[in-house]
Amino acid sequence: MDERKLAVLRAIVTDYVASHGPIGSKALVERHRLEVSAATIRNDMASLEEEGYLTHPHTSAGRIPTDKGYRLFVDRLASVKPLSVAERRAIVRFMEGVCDIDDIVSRTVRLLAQITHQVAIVQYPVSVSARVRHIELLSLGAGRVLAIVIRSTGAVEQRSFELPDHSEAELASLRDWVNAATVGKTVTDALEVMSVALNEAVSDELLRVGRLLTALIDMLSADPGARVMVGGVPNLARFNAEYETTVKPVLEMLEEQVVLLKLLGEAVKPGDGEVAVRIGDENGYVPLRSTSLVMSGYGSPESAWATLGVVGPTRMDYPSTIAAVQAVANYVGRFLQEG
Amino acid sequence: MDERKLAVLRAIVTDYVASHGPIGSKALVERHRLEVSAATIRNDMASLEEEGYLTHPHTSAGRIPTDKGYRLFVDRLASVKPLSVAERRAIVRFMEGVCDIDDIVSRTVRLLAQITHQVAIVQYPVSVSARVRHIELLSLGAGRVLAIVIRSTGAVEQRSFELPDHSEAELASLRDWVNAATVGKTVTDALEVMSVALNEAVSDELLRVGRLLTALIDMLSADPGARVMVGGVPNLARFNAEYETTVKPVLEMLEEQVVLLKLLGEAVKPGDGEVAVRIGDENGYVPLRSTSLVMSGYGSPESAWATLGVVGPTRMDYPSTIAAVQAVANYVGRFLQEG
DNA sequence: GACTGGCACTCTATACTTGAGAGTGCCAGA
DNA sequence: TCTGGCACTCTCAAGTATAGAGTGCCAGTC
Repeated sequence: MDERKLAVLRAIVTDYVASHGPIGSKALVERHRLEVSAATIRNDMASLEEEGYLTHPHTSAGRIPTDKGYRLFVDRLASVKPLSVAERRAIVRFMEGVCDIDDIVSRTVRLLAQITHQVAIVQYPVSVSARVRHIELLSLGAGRVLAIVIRSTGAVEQRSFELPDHSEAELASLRDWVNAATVGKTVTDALEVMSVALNEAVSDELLRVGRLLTALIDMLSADPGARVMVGGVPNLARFNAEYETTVKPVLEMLEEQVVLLKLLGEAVKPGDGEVAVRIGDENGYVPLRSTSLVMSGYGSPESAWATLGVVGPTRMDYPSTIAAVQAVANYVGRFLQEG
Repeated sequence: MDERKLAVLRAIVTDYVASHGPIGSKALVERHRLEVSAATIRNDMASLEEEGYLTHPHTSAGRIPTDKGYRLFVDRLASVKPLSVAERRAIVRFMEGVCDIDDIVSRTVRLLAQITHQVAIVQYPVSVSARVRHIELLSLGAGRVLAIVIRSTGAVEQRSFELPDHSEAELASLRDWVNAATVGKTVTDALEVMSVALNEAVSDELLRVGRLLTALIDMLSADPGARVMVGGVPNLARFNAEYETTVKPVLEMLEEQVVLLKLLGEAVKPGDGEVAVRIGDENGYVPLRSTSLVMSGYGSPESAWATLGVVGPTRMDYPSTIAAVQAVANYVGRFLQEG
């Protein structure tokens, strides 16, 4: 495609993101050094429109980019804008003195929201290679037992279940047996062992050991990556003018965590360090057709890995947002690996 | 105050909540069996306005209630509206098959949001009488140790800290010592014991045992009640017309959990089973001056106790909302006590 | 052949006007 | 103490006029 036409598209996207009003040919030649007349730009605009990169709200208005226009802009025209010194410093300072995984995720989400001024989403890191480190069983009294599973990643799960009339001794022997059977194994292998044990249990064992095994299987099957933390929701306030198309659908999507996880999962594959951008319709979820997602994986697939990103209206500042998401993903990823 | 004037105020609040338009004298006598003429109602309205219960958007518009008017309505005029059969059934069904405290809180918040059609807030239950049940120490390798504190309520906390060059044997002896010193004690007493031990530790012990004690003190000091879960945010979509006064401030308040906790804490005192209502300015937080909070404590102060509630615009359906908050608080409270 | 200036045309956004309607306040009378 | 009536006020919706921004196209120039 013509070099100048690309420059025109770039200029329109940039101006439109800043002003949120249709961009006319005259305003464009004034604000950018295009070295040709407005009439020439008009020809280029008409041609870009014919190819589907721009539209018209009505006959005599300026142009606005289409999703296809944004896509071309992101793929070929946007130079990733480096973060400011203040932003870099903010990233480093934000992680000082973290203690546990909850803390890391919640700080990351706040950081991302603050830098991008958008709604930020951070998935809890998962680890395919996580192993069972320890299983603890504690009597809660009244025939209830608390089971605690600790993974090698430091992730801790807990659940209580019924085990009528158990003694401390019985609990101790169960604890020893289950630890011997699972500790050091990967989560997948431990699940296998327990399923086999559950199938082999005879009927009168089922009531007692079966309850324990079922609870443990539930806990190990729970995917920590099914949890996400969300922040910066008040940033949606800026887009009140597009309430129906942006604010409302985003609020609903955030409440429906299933949709959210699906969007993250489809866009970013483990190990892929690139920033993924889904513009408007591309995300395949109709209510979000006028919003974009900018996402990236963070961490490493061997140890702990997950997805983080940002949601906002399609008319967002892609260069800055992409740079911010990339920087945060890199930094937090390195941080996770160092411990 | 005149019986009829109270009836007029009740009618105006009811109609205003339903229509969200100023209520005129003529419409009022038509919709309610007041048995007097519109002119008489006008006199009552003028008098109610003089006393501060109503206002005027402008000279020739109908009346709308003031915060003071809502307050009188809630205190003296609203008959708590019983829940529908469907709603009662929903409450019972919502709690089937819960397994842990996270699950209870998240179900409660969804339930409350669904019944009230407002934004729901549920604080994690705290227990003043919680005791230390068990403390577990696990080596994470590379000089790091994971400490896990289990309380008698079943609440589990975890944190990792540095303990360079530790052996399994050292960890085991630390574990035995710390369990012997704290298990069975209330959290307050355990904190006391550890602070004393920390003060008595000589300088070369500080590096090793001190790190452990500091981590444990941190974990025990952490108030589980400082966590809240929020749901039903998309319900704010209905109030888009009042974006600046309602939607935006509520979103910001929800993000600032500190403010949220303060509001909950000020309105509801442990053991108080009554539903507390804070209308407009009463909540003392300027941005929320046109929203109301309807809150209640749940659980029992002896075992586990916390606050739950609902935020919405001052023009909310108080009878239904109060009834719903009360019913959910009662049900979940009973549920908590049974196990 | 690519670019430019000029011009007629289109459409929006804004301000202004107008009339209907709803509601009030007040007064005189029951 | 209540009521019907009436003048007055203010909003809201619809209609109208106008300025301004922008386009599309064409004839002319380099």
